Amino acid sequence: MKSQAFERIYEIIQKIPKGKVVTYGQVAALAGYPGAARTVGWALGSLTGEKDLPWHRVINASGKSSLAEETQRKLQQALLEAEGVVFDENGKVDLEKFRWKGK
DNA sequence: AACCTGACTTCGG
DNA sequence: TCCGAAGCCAGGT
Repeated sequence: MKSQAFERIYEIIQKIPKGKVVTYGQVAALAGYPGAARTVGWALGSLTGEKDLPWHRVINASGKSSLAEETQRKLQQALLEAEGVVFDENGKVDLEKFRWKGK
């Protein structure tokens, strides 16, 4: 593997329990790279789909999706709703309830 | 080795 | 409360 940071990040994301979400900064911290939130998003952007990672459980600090394409955002929201995560009228997730503390 | 980029975060107006 | 700018870390070129 070329980058350990990615492996760590992927490992953390795979541990996110169903029905829970986590912010990029949270993943970075759990992976051992506090403050490297952007790196996490970048790592996810590099995903090819072969990893089978629950990327949809990773959102930004606002509790919303940072995806550029609306189709992708809708997909993410749909996947989370299917797991029990609730979105408010603004399309935001209640981090107080669904944020995974990690462990 | 230096510079650029990015699915972020936070502070300020 | 909402929008814009600066700061962050790691990887890629």
